[in-house]
Amino acid sequence: MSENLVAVDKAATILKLLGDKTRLMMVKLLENNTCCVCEFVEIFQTSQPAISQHLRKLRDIGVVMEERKGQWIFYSLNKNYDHYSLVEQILQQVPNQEHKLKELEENGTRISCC
Amino acid sequence: MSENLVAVDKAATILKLLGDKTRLMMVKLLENNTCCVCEFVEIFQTSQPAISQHLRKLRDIGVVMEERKGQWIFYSLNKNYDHYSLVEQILQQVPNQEHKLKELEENGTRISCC
DNA sequence: TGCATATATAAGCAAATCATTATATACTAA
DNA sequence: TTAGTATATAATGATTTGCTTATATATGCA
Repeated sequence: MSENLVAVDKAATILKLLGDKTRLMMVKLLENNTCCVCEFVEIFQTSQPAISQHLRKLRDIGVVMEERKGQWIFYSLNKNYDHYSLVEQILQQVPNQEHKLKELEENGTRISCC
Repeated sequence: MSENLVAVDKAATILKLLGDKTRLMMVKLLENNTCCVCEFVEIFQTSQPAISQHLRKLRDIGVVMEERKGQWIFYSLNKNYDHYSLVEQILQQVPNQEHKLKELEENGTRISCC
């Protein structure tokens, strides 16, 4: 079947991580976009530390990457992630969240530097 | 893309449920087999209530089904589950656990009634 | 240099999770 | 009916999780 079989432990860890609504939406948004922390704060209407903590978890296992640009740190999906295919398959079954970014643009709170 | 898009909340719930090593292995085993509670107890070397509680969670959201046969209750994957395709995609990326059943057979602890 | 902004980290707490032990229920067989 | 086996449920406790508030760090700009 697939050549990229993920050990059960590893798979369970990834699924648990994605098994949180906020993180799942984050990752779905990052599938087609690069977002900074403050955008997530705006989208999820939660505190900045809460967002940072979610991102750290995603970063720790390697699903997302960060890149600093000036004051901002932009996050993106790490498509070279060992188990990216698992993430990809899952995301294919989750509805697009682009409207969340649309709302930011209408607010004028979308960061579009660089 | 897929017609079976799962609402984000629902998807997160499913992923969280599968984000546990024991449950993920259970579901993987049930992909191609029907197993009873006592087999899982043997396989996972844990208490019977612990197994029952995992199975209840899986049953509550509809991923697995139960069927009583005499004293035993056999569990199987519910392939008519609303969001079976998500489960299926995930399982495709998880290695087969058939060796666990092989061990039971060698032990003589595999239930093969009916 | 000093202040503002963006982000990360630390500490603390409430809620959720997962195991355990004890008990109840359902079925089988004597 | 009684004893034994398989399973479910309840109650409890330790651990984990995800938030909050407070603070630290990094950058940009006056």
